[in-house]
Amino acid sequence: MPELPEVETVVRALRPLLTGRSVNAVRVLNASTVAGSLVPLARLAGLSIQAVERQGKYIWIHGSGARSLVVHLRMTGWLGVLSRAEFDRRADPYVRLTLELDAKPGAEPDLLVFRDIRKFGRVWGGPTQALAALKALAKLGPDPLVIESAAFLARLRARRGRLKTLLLDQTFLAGVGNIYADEALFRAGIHPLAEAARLSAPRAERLRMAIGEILNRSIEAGGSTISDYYHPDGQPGWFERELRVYGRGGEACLECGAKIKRIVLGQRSTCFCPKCQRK
DNA sequence: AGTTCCCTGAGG
DNA sequence: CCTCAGGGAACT
Repeated sequence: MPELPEVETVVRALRPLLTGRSVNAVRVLNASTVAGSLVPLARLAGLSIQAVERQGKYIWIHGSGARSLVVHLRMTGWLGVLSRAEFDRRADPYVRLTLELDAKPGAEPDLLVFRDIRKFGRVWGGPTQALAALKALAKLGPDPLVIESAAFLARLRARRGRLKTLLLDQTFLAGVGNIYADEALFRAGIHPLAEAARLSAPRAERLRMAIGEILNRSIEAGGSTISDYYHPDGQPGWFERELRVYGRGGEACLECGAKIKRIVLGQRSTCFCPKCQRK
């Protein structure tokens, strides 16, 4: 499931493939993939792609004329660039949207393909300003790779509730999901049910560092391929072999041998070591 | 702040 | 068959 490292990997792979290309046509194969109206999305035809960026787990494809495309992969979304011939050869039933790009000299047109088995993914198209003002995007918190100690501590102190729940809140930090929240808490030695606002300053700093380290290391490994995540070129990520608690409920802790506990928090499973992680 | 729902393939 | 996984929106 794509979280910040997986989305960052996708953005880095797509950037050189898309920047400078023009969009000739937009084809929607599954209407529910498009958030809101289809009209502004259709109007993306003709724009020239200027930049590909990440905001939290959202992918921004910035175009000319102050128009953009925003993509959220959610659980099973995949983005890639395929030649028309390769696209036809695959006859993939899970393709939900394509953007036809201008042909490179002497070659057939390429397609930016959005495939998504479970249809949880969403795309938004339209004026860049209007997209940035969308509630989900406007309320996104700071990037965990960029936030500094004082700001992180202040944000923690301003919130109530359990630490794990807070880490999953995209308005607190943008980009951390279930996998890296569990892993960062383990590496920081902090219990997922710890009260966020009561965390001491040193422990808060340890957590911030753990989040940054785990995310950066995963980016270097190309993210984690747990079930459906693959790079735009079809390669898997390699970070899942580094995971120490996620998905390991009932197994032995790799540090101390204690049995990893699995609890459910807001419909999401949480795994932690009851001995290594303290409230 | 907690619950429900969306969706489909995989595994029992 | 049934159940489970899960990000985030939309509820209560």
